[in-house]
Amino acid sequence: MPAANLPLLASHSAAYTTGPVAGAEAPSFSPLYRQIKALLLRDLQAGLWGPGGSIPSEMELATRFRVSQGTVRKAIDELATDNLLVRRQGKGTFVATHAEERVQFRFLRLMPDQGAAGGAQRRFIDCRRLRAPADVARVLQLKAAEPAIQVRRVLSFNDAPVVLDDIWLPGAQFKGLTAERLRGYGGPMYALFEAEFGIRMIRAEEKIRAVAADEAQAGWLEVAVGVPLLSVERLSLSYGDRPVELRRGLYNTRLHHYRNELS
Amino acid sequence: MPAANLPLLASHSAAYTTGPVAGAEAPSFSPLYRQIKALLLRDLQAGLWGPGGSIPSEMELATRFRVSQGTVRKAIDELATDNLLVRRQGKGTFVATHAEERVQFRFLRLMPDQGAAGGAQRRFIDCRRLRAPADVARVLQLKAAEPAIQVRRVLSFNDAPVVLDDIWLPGAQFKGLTAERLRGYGGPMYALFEAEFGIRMIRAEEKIRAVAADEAQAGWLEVAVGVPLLSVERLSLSYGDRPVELRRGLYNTRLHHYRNELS
DNA sequence: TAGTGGTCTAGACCACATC
DNA sequence: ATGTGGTCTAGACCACTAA
Repeated sequence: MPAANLPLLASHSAAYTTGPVAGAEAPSFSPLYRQIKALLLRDLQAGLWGPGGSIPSEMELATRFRVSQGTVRKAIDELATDNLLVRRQGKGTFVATHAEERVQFRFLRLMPDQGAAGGAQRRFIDCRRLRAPADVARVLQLKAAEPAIQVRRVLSFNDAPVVLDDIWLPGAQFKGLTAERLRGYGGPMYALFEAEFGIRMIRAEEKIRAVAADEAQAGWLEVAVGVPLLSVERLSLSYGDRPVELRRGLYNTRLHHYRNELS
Repeated sequence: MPAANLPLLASHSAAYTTGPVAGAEAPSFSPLYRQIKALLLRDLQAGLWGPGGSIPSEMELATRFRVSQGTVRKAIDELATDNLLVRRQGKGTFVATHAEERVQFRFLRLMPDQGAAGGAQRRFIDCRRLRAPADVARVLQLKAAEPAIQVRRVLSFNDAPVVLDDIWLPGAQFKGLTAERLRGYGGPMYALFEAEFGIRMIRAEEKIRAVAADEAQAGWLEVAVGVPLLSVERLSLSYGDRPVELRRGLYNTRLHHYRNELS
């Protein structure tokens, strides 16, 4: 049961908090399309339509919310800009998914210095359930005794190891994740998380540094100890900025680079 | 004389290239608002309104182009999304500028690990006019004998050097740029370029790697030789993707990190 | 009070996909 | 032929700014 014919705001002009109200006065005014966006977001977060599923047509939503098509349209426009929905002319509007080619380039920024970006070979080192170190627990907002899952893997290009990933996940939300399931899945990890655990990454923050390879790292990446590596610490967030993954990657940038676009 | 009452396309429906045309069929269809966007872009590029200046009101543009306000609005919306225009309710629409606080954070991604981002102290090492190395000339698309300008500088935070920049500019477009003018200018470099040379950076591509400090670099950044540094190679582009700056930065990431947001 | 951008509507028509 | 998203219009009214 979706968020149908709810009151929204009794009359449209009631949406306007005319003048400063005593106390809270943060967004002094919330246009209709933003309220509708929030309603859609709620249903989206609740998994009402599933990854890749289609949401109701603009006309149907307009009828349901008792607004014009243009207003619904503007709400959907923003959700599409936020990469939560994907519009397809003639077909409908769909819940965005990490299985699409397009999305993968958004999250995998490593590019070969020469040639096109080819697919990586994944090799999982281990997948363990354990108590997270304090810093990881804090960032992932783990409850006191909540276990974490640690996944370690190596990504190779042309049989040369380039990325060493150390991934931490909140155990409560990834019950039953094993190295076998990771190995058995062909596509990107985020697509698996989405399909198997109903958890969708919608944005991430990365902190990048240059570090020297220690002995263990050097071994996995087949470089000498002390070689400069790119350290990429990524915190992935789901709906409502809920943290769901901490990923610490070490990139060998001898033949690759991290590509970023400023605009 | 702006791009006034031009034909656009004789009738509106003429905008629709109905059916595949023999030969070129790239964007088989160009909506009105995109054509208007292109016209505004042309005037913007020509410097018709100057950095920070205000463009005509939506109503005036609608009259001029003989379309409805909504259509002009959509064109401006996209230009605002592209960070070329800034809308200010009640005041007008303005040409975006690098002097704004907001914009600076888009291009300066270095953040202290702890505390808020403070202002940097700039120290210019030199500013020379010389023949660019082949790789620089190629990337900047310099004409055969066109000279380049090399600017080197150090950015410090709390009196500790953190960034060593090696900046290359096409000499033909930056006549009269000297170390003195750079030193004498308080704000960000891009704001100076905009105000003094009429050159506006609108986007940039960065390639990031981890490298070891050589002797000279170590000296400027006050670190030991061999310390891992973040190498950030930025190519800045102006209108029409014309390259106008190649910046090679080395960041000491002991107390700072490069922050990136994936969304 | 006037002018600007911001929201919302109702309706028309086009492009695209599917049946 | 139908239904979907995409474009465009004309007009109304609201919020914000500045004179």
